[in-house]
Amino acid sequence: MFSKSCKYAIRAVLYMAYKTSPDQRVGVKEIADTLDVPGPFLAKLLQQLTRNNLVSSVKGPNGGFFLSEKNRNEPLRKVVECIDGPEVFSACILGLPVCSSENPCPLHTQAFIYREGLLQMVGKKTVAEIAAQVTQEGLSV
Amino acid sequence: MFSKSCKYAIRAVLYMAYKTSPDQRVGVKEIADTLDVPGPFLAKLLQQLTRNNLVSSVKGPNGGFFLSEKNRNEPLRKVVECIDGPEVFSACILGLPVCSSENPCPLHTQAFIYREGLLQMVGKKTVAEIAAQVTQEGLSV
DNA sequence: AGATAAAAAGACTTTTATATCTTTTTTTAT
DNA sequence: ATAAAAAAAGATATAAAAGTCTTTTTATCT
Repeated sequence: MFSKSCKYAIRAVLYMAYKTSPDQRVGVKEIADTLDVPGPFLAKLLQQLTRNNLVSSVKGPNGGFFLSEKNRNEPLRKVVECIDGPEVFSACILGLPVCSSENPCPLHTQAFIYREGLLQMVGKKTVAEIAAQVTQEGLSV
Repeated sequence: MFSKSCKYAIRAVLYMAYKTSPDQRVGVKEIADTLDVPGPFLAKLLQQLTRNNLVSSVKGPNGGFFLSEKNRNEPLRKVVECIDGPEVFSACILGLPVCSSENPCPLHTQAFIYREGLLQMVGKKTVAEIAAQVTQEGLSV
């Protein structure tokens, strides 16, 4: 479903959502160590998210990454689409160039239902909301 | 969700399900041309499926690939798992090494619903049943 | 029996995704 | 002002997936 890049990005953003604020920033290394993902690779992803205003950063001593209030209120979907592109939720599960309700592939109906649920969730819930669930329910990232 | 290899394999098997029988065989080239997938690559996949008794073949003149009655009655799931491995339907959507109902990742519930729905379908329906749907309802492969 | 047509097998190439390393820029603290 | 610490940017490396090509085997037909 998601690329490794996307998985790392989602996890990093959720981690930042409950760990950071505009004056509580965190470095790549800490995130990478905590999530057990390759640091330099994660750095690239965070840069990309930063360029797209889904993550904030400040350079220099005591700098680091964090989520602004605006960042926290973005739907998680934006993070996913920033990394894996907007097609992740709509591309045909069999890779057919055209596949829709009108002209479906054999797995279209099931694939659609399944993905629609996911899409609803990440499209409606904000990063902050999902992160709150993580802390409240003790989920793993 | 599925690798390209897996997509090609599913499509090829469904195609064979309504195009072939033990004495109506089809060559790689025809399948590849029809489905618009790379021929030599598809050949490798068909070999793998053949080795795993999900597809049948005969060599030599007038030889080719086909589905035996036994092949037709396998659940499509077997094809998927033969190519992409048994983890496709259960691996954590965020790539966490442990993620289950007891210890879920933030997307676990939604991801579970999606994949479980798909799994039910490809696990219960046979290749022949899905192929029948393709011809009856004029679906695309 | 021999020729041929097809899959099987194996080696190889290309592309894409993942991962690392180095240099530059910017900010902060001294 | 300077030094240092951090992200940004760019270049490079490695691994995995996708795709191709060549040779071998085997079945079929004449």
